[in-house]
Amino acid sequence: MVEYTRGDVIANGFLRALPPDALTRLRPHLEPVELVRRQSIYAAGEDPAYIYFPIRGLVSLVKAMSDGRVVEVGAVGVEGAVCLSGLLALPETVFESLVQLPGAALRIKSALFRDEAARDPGMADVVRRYVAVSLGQIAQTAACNRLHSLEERCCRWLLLAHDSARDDTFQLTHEFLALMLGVQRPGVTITARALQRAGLINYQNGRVTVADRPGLEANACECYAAVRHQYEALVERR
Amino acid sequence: MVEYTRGDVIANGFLRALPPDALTRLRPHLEPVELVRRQSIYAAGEDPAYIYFPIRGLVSLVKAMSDGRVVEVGAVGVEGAVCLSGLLALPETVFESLVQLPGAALRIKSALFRDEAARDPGMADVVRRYVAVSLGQIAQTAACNRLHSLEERCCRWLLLAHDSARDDTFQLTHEFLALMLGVQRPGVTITARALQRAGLINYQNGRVTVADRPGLEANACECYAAVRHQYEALVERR
DNA sequence: GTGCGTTTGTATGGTTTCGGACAGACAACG
DNA sequence: CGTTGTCTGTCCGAAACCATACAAACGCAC
Repeated sequence: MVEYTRGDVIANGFLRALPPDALTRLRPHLEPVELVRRQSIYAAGEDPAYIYFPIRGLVSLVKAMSDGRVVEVGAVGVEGAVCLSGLLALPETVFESLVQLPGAALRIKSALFRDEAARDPGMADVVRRYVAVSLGQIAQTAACNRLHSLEERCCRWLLLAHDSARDDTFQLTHEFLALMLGVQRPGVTITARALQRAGLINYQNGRVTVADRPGLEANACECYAAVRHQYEALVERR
Repeated sequence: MVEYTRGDVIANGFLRALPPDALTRLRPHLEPVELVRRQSIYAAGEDPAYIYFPIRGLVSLVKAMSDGRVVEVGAVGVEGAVCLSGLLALPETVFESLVQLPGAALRIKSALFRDEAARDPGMADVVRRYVAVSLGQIAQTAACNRLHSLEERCCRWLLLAHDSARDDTFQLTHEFLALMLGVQRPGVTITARALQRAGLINYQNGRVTVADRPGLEANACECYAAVRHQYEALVERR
């Protein structure tokens, strides 16, 4: 059985941001599921059947190119909801979604969620705010991909992962991180070694341990903090 | 007086996609305005007062970094609407918006639009679809910024501009294009010269002329077509 | 037509990342 | 204990792009 609360507080930021009575109505329909590493939650162009609310683990939003290369354009952790198309009641998804760090989530049928949101303006408002934050996050990533160095982006990613792993150690190969960051694998290896020498992380065979979080924050680009602040401003404070 | 129809057809794709009766209700509130080159339509974090529907000209969505550098994360032409935050009835914008190619637009007070959208589910549906396409566009840009060469991105941008300029010639300096693409200016100069030598464009002192559109399409990355198809699938066909 | 601001063309050395390759290290399994 | 597959460390030449600088061309205003 998946434990989906921490104490009395539900362990997902999106659900926590909903009006209390909306959450009460949704609760019976929330189904706990496991997030399996590298599982594809949905592909691009699909009809979104479920909306997922991670309570542990990280899900990447990735855009795939026709030559097969993929790049991460955003990530959803324990603060968010997976499947913007589902939230927006759309007939098809606009990108793909992949589990990066294993964990667990609550999920609900998109149609059910949509009907509740249509009836409850407070709930629809949270949806719109969350969509806006996601827009901001993806836009930030677009700019970040152009302007910031591999090391900065690497630190940003590790911070994001650390937030949602609920653990200082998590599984993550250079290969996969390189794929997400849209660079060659050796580039990640060199960067990871530099971070390790600086005492920020500890890497060994597909497992990374965050050793010095403030150090990572200092080496990450501003994008990590920018997205977090936007989330706090638009979703948390209501 | 700005001419905002072409024949009987309103010259903006977003407005055209609205249910006919919704458009009829909005029409008295649509105010024609000029789009002045390099004008900032809104800054990040502002309360969005108006929503703009370009009928000629191109508006860039840009993300500004704390060091002052800016990068384009998306663009809105005659098919779209400027100010996603306004469409989503949010209290603040998540990025900035800049006029790239001068032209004209219709605008409406965000509050008015919001009230109409709240009453008309068909209209709200178009809004949601458009927001999804914008998400897709920004995500595509994020991936494009990482994977594609300057030349490919340059061609993509010129195609986008050509679509909304309603003219084969438009004003655009290397300097500004470099800013949008997030590269150094000399890089754009070299690329532009290459495209000119190949007979695709004609550049002279701040004015570019598209000479061979199919040629540009062949040299652009897949991102131009990908975004266009998504727009057609989600917004045009209803 | 002269002057001045803007725009373009070009040069150069340095850095980052690419793209591909290969050997060593680790761990899981029989 | 050895095999096998995965993961990491490293190397290399090539390409793209950075950062900066400066000169030439253009066009508008006087």
